[in-house]
Amino acid sequence: MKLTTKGRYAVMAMADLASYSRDKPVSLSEISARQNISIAYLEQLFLRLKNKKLVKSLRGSRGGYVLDKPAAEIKLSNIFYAVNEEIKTLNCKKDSKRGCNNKSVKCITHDLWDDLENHINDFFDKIKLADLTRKKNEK
Amino acid sequence: MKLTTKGRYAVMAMADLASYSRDKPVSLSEISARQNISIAYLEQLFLRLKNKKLVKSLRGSRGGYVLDKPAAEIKLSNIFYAVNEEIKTLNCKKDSKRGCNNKSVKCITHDLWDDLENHINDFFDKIKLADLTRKKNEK
DNA sequence: TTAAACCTTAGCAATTTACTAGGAATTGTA
DNA sequence: TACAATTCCTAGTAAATTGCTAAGGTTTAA
Repeated sequence: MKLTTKGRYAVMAMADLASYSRDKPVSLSEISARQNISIAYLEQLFLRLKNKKLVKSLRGSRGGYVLDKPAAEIKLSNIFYAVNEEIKTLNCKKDSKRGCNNKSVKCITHDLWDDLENHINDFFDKIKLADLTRKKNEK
Repeated sequence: MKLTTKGRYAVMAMADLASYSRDKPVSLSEISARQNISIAYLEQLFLRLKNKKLVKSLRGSRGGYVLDKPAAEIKLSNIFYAVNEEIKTLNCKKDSKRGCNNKSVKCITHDLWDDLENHINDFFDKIKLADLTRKKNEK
């Protein structure tokens, strides 16, 4: 069970954006340099973040990205969802009451995996982007 | 972020064992039939479960496996650890205070991933094998 | 006009996953 | 004693996923 770079980098990039775009847009090359993520890869992530209205882009020279809403209103779960970092603990359908493993009864541990999924999702729902930068500034 | 079959199947198989080995050892072919997991794959998992002393084997005809300790004393985290289902949220070293992403400073979100990892591990530490079978019998 | 940026799709190498194969060793039972 | 049922063990491998890179387009400030 491991986090993929998509989710990890997306959160890192958004945290970077939240820290550095106080007055001006931040370009991907800046984020790339600070976070050590290739520009091409960042482009892919920001495409999705923009589609989900988490960031706004400013094209052209001196362009870049800014947050599309206050950092306090962006949940980490929003970011994960945007870049398709899915939390999957089951191979059977999440809400199916039956039909796991091609059997007619729900698998023994079905509820367990559901619980775990909720547990992880709760974690990401509770934490806002603002919480990350605040934490950083406190140090 | 998803659970692999190793961890999922290992827990399912152990839950099956806990439910059905009251008086006699349970063979992998029985578990295979009930849980719909191939015998060859179960063999691999039980090799590790045995090495970590979570199950005991009885070889030969009519052989099989039994739990090596009461179901109430087996944590899910023990099972996960046995089959190498690792919870990994970082690519940098867990306890390193510096050095993420080839930089000299800790990455912004390092603590976040640590927290998530602990959050998930706590979940598996709290739940015992006995909790799963109890839940099942209540229904 | 030019350079710096974003935008978009395609593709691909490396790794990981989820198994399967094949055979050896052990032991209850007919 | 033969044999069938079982565990034990090591390799190998097809498919899927991951983590990128490539290439070229569009937009805009200076």
